[in-house]
Amino acid sequence: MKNNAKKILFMGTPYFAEKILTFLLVSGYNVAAVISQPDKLVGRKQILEMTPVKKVAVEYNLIVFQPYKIKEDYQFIDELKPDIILTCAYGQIIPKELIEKYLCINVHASLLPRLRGGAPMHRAIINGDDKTGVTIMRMAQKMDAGAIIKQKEVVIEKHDNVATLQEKLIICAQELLPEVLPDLFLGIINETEQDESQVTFGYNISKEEEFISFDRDYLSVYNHIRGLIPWPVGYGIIDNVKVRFHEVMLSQEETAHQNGTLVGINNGALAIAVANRLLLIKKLQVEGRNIISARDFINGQGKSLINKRFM
RNA sequence: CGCGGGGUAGAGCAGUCUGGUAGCUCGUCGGGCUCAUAACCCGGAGGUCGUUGGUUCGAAUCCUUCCCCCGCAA
Repeated sequence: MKNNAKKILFMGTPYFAEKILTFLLVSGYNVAAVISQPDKLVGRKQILEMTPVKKVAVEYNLIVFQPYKIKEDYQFIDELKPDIILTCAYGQIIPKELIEKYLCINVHASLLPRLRGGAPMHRAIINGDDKTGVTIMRMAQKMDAGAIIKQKEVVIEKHDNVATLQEKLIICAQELLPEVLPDLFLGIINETEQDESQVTFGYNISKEEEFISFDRDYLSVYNHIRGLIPWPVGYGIIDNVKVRFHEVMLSQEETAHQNGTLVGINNGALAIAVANRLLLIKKLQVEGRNIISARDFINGQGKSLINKRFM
């Protein structure tokens, strides 16, 4: 059976979805149209920018729809007559009329029923999980609650951050899709309802959660920081200055300093005391300034902050 | 006209308020020392202080034009 026999309507928005769409296209699947979030004004200059998914769609001359509210504006989909609607981090709730009318399949970056929600990759790392994965599932009305068709695990290494984990999950999803799409095209659906007793959530990261408290156990702080890299990036406050942590490392070295104390430079990194051990920050950013290495920081304004504490 | 911070040697910063010889840490180059080091000592090079115009005897510093970078908010 050929990949292009059935019409796919793809719905997605960010980088992760972009990579899935690209995979479908280079694999020869028949993506009839793409739906993505509306373009947004981004940055200080408020430049109107296409979503990553839209950029690829435009590149391949695909039809793109960007309804502000898919919940109210979805009738046009009937004209497309898709055989399958494939969603991946679209960013809006799919109206139940579509779910009932079409075969709606979702790609989610967690091992459901764990980490339902918008930030499964961040949450997996922040939680300190040692594995996560990709789930391909039937869509249901409740968020990420549909029956599981197939899933695959990905190991989370101690040094992973959201960027490196995301790349693994993209590869994982790209391996998984060809294993399920042919059957779905034939109308064969082996699905298993989620075990509601095992459900956990991975909601989006709030502004408050970007603040890093050093008054916790060592690994919690480490996981929190790396779980926010490379976006949205956690911060601490020392001497009334906001400092964001762009790269973090573990260390075995012990210290008697209070939690949050900027002990000094260690192995070329900024050493901060956490639970009687040193946590190493390799790259950081003072608000209003560029991202710099720990050594540059200490060569400049940072040296006056040694022995002060992140509060 | 969303709010705010910044542009000073290759890097990171201080100096600007209160105008008067261009500084600090690091790197780099040369020399010395050490079993040894991301160590130490001595010496040197490297800046038209983002840009335009102005005020002044004198501007990194005060006023002004424009450019660029960053944080916040969306």
